[in-house]
Amino acid sequence: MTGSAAQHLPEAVLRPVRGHHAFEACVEQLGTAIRLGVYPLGSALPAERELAARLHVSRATLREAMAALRQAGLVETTRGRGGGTIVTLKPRTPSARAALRVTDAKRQDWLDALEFRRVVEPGAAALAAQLELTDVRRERLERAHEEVVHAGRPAPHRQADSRFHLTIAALSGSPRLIEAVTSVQSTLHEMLLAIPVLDTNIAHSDRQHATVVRAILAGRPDRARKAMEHHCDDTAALLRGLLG
Amino acid sequence: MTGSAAQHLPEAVLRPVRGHHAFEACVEQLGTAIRLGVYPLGSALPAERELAARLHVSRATLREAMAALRQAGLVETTRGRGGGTIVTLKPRTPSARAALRVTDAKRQDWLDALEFRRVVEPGAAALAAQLELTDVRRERLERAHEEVVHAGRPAPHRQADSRFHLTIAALSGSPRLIEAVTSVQSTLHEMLLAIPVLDTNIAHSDRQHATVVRAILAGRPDRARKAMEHHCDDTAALLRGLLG
DNA sequence: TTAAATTGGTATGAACTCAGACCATTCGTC
DNA sequence: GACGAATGGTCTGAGTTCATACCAATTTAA
Repeated sequence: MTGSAAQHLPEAVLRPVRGHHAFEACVEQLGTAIRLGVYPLGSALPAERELAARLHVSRATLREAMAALRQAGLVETTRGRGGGTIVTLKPRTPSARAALRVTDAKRQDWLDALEFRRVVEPGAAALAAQLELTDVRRERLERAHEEVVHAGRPAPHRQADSRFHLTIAALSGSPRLIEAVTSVQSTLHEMLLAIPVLDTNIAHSDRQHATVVRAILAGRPDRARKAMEHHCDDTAALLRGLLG
Repeated sequence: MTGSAAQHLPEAVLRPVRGHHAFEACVEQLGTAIRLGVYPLGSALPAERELAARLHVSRATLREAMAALRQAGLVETTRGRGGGTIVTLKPRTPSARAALRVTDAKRQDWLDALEFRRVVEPGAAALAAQLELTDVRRERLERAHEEVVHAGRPAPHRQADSRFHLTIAALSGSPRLIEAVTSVQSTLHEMLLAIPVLDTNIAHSDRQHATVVRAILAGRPDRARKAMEHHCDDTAALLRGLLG
């Protein structure tokens, strides 16, 4: 052991090399995409061969994952030309009293997700605001925002909210940031399904979304970041309060 | 396809499910930890059984990875009680003219790492500054900083710099942030080995480190973040200039 | 000197994953 | 109606990974 060895670092740096088997990871990722509304109710997933290529797994493994999703009722599959797999999962309506059964480890992970979110989502907003956005991209942002505003019932609103945040991450153009926000939104989604939704919270959230959109479209990175920070802080305060 | 389907999101969200082959992932992670100086020259890695448990792989798989590291000259292994695996890799001295052979995909990944770094490392510094640090943790930070200042030659300095940034991430206490910074530092390390080092750059970098440390120890999150942002910006400007 | 403990080294069979080929079903087009 | 194209469904053999033993070498302590 040399003098420069830092005893505390190895423990912090080394982490499980991967959570599980490949097909479980596929279920996880596709399930997340469906629950977050990346693939909304009734939309079609890509063909198996294409999905397998995109996820870098064999078609056999992907099909195991599809079978699991099918059995869990998230998708349905039909054969033949024009067939394929479509989403049948109706977005869940947020409801309370699930928040009590969480283990301590999960609670820790949830709190960590809130910290991480407060770093990466404002960063993504700032990056998006800093870029010269094409008209197509500006429209994507406006459309995603409008979908949140016009989503009436809680369940579709929840999905539209996820899509809104993912859209901003996608606008940033950074693959690592997109992955980080996707991961965070997945955990956040889980948390938000476990608490009751209040109309005042939603209205407040929508106003903050509008501020973020204005700042991004105006090309004001600092303002976009601050606005997103406030949004994350307020959501986090709500969740921390209800989860302990 | 419902009206709310966002066509651009799936492409951005779906990503390869993992770098296949668990043993390659182990090689990657252990190799990174060794190169970054988390395990410095001469230090001992944990016993195989413990490492396997920590990385969530079987001992057989971990041993395949160890064999690869041994063959690559990074470590040496001895048997029996008191034996184990020690690091034998001398830190590489940064040198130019490797920067030309990078593929376009790798260049893109490198640029993305710089963007991502500019988000997560300032975030980690702010988080660390915001916490009530114990004396032990304050000392870890000061020690990591001193090791950078006192590291004379380029190669040890490079490792000490990595350890410094990883120490700040570890202080933040957020596992996701630690993972993000580790990943970013790994890519950054690769980049910095491909460019020539200038004494003025090092002196400038050291001054910025000192500013970050002061802000964290003073408990000033905004100041710590700004200082780290400047540091990331300056390093990024240097690297972008030399890499195109 | 001997025994216990700790470490790396080896072996085995089950489960998972892969790549590639081929089969079955359905739709569009000729 | 016949054919081609696109889709999901099935099969197979090789390679990987796993969990769980057990073996071998070395140090420490009784």
